[in-house]
Amino acid sequence: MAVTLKDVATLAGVSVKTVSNVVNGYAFVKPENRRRVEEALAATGYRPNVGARNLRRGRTGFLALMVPELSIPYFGELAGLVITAAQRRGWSVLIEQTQGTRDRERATLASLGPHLVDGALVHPEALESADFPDSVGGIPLVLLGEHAVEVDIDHVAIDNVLAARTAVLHLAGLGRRRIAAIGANSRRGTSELRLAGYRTALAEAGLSYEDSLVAPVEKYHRTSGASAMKQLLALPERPDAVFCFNDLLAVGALRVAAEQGLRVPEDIAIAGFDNNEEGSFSLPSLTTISPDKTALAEAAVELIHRRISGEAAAAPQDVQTPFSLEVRESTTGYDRDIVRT
Amino acid sequence: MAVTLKDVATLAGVSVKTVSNVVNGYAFVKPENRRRVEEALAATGYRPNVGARNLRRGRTGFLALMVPELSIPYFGELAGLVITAAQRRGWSVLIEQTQGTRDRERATLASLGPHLVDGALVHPEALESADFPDSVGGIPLVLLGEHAVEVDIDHVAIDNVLAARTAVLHLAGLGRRRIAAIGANSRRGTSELRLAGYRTALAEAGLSYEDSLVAPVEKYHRTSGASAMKQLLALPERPDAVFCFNDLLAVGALRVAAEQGLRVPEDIAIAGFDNNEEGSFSLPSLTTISPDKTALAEAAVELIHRRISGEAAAAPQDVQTPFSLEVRESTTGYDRDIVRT
DNA sequence: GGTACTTTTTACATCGTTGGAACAACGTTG
DNA sequence: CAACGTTGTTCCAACGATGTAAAAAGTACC
Repeated sequence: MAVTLKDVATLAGVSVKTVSNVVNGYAFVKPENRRRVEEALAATGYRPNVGARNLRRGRTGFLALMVPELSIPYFGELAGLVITAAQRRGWSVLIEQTQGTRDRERATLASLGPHLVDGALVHPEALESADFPDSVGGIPLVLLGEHAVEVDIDHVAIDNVLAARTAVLHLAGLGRRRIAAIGANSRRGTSELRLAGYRTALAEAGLSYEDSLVAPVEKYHRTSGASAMKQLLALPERPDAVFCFNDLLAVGALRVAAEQGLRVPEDIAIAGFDNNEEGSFSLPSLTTISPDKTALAEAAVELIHRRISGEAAAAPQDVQTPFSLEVRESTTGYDRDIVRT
Repeated sequence: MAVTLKDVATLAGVSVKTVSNVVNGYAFVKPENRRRVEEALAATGYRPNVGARNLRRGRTGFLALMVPELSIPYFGELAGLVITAAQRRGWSVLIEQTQGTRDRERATLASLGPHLVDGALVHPEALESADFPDSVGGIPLVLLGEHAVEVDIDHVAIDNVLAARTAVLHLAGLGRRRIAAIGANSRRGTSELRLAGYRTALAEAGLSYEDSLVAPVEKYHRTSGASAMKQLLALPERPDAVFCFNDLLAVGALRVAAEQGLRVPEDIAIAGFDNNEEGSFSLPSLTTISPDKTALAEAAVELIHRRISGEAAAAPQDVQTPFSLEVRESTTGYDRDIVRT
């Protein structure tokens, strides 16, 4: 069925290796033979057997990307960008979903052998430092998206503390005094960093920290945001602003605010994190931290590329990609006169 | 670095083939040897080289999934489900993004060789029948999500005509008389089918079809929905309902309705298609057609599995997966009293 | 002990590709 | 024209696994 080098060689009347040389752009091939081989290649429609080639070369040509779930917009988008970035460098990407559970994250890490992929981009959610074996099957790793895991591994992320601080200072700058947070989570990682940024900002703005204003969530999903918001709105003294640790939580919060007849941002301002496109169409549109996801994907692929080809420095890199604050209606109100009667 | 069968064999003091036999569950291995091999396997942490195994077996172990973009919620979710379904059957999934352009779809199809993947799940957007080569590199294909491409290939989808008809009849049943549609598109495929369902429903409801009420779009994105909605609202006689060919379009439409001070659904009802989670949190929440995506992913993977293992019937299958109408606030109004002042 | 049979293990070839070395052809040069 | 370097081609082994077939070991029976 499939055409092999041998078939092409027979057709062109040369040896297999000569065909291989042509395919791989080796310089010293007689023009006459090159022409014959190229004709035979075209005639047969030859395509190299990637598996065999990689077996011989000792590479697999695959990168793994470990994320919680593709159905979360942030990860869907990120995965798309990673695939594109990897493709440009000749890699294919295998996506592993962990549902954000520690067990599955650990199992996935363990399953990544040097045979399956050349390297892995890992976006952990619940993993702890201890879960990282000395080296995961001997393949290079790059961590994405947080830094609370204290391991000597390459890492790419935005400055989560600074970003959270920026968002909260924005709320404080608008005169909000009871600023709540949604997204605390007992697991290490993102949550901790954003919480730290939140606290720093409160302190800088001269506001005091209150435990009751920090609503914990199980997952970073819309429903969790909704439950957390209900909890906050039930407080004796209601918050006048909420910083949500991602946009999905914020969307849940927006919905609950509306259900309870609160005006956003007049009664309560809401800010998110991630800049999902969803947030620029919500009512009101969502003020959010916008990480440069393209830069993130690029940096991650570039980093693992360098590791794999052995060019990388010995010391683990720590790359920070840029972010910006996207100010929209959920904190500063409507530009035009949107009638809401 | 990597442990091979040979290493294990040396350690256990048996031949390579015996280790292979143990690994593959061959029955006739002396208990004593089996034990020794298993110990050696555990001690070395052996993991088979998938590439080598597949080279020998003539399989690659990979499926391709071709979609427009992962950043579109529907495809992110679908990809996640396909990956899960494929994993259960021992396949890994390679995702190819085409941005929905015919050129890239064609190029991607052409690049799928039997060496790279065992089969492909293809969700075309712009492809036409003529673009399908007799057989794509000799590997089985399964088409996802539409049926306008008239090719003799396995196919899984919901009944798009019926689904669209259901949604529009729902709107008509609420007494709406000027029902518009957003999502017409010169390319074949989904658009045509949903448009057909729309027209059928209008006829059944005794409403006449008007060209001006059908707004074309470039892409099925939120911004396109917004532009189309602006166009519809600028008509001399405004529609009192809009059926959007997917939820993203509907979200764009919702936003524009609000910007122009229209109440949904009182002034204009809006329905979507896909049941993205986003739509159950929007304000108002979105009435939509909910395809059973899990069933779709399962059916597709099952179908290609059967094709690849040669069990499938000669004739191309045509599998219809179920859908339902999810009625929410954007057509029937708010349950509770959401204050919108 | 020999024969026939079954169970267990091994050697070898093979999948499609490429690296390396050997080899062949060629033109240059002394 | 012999020796040489350059260019071009081929042969062989190897990547890691498994199918095939043959060899080896074990068992049963006469």
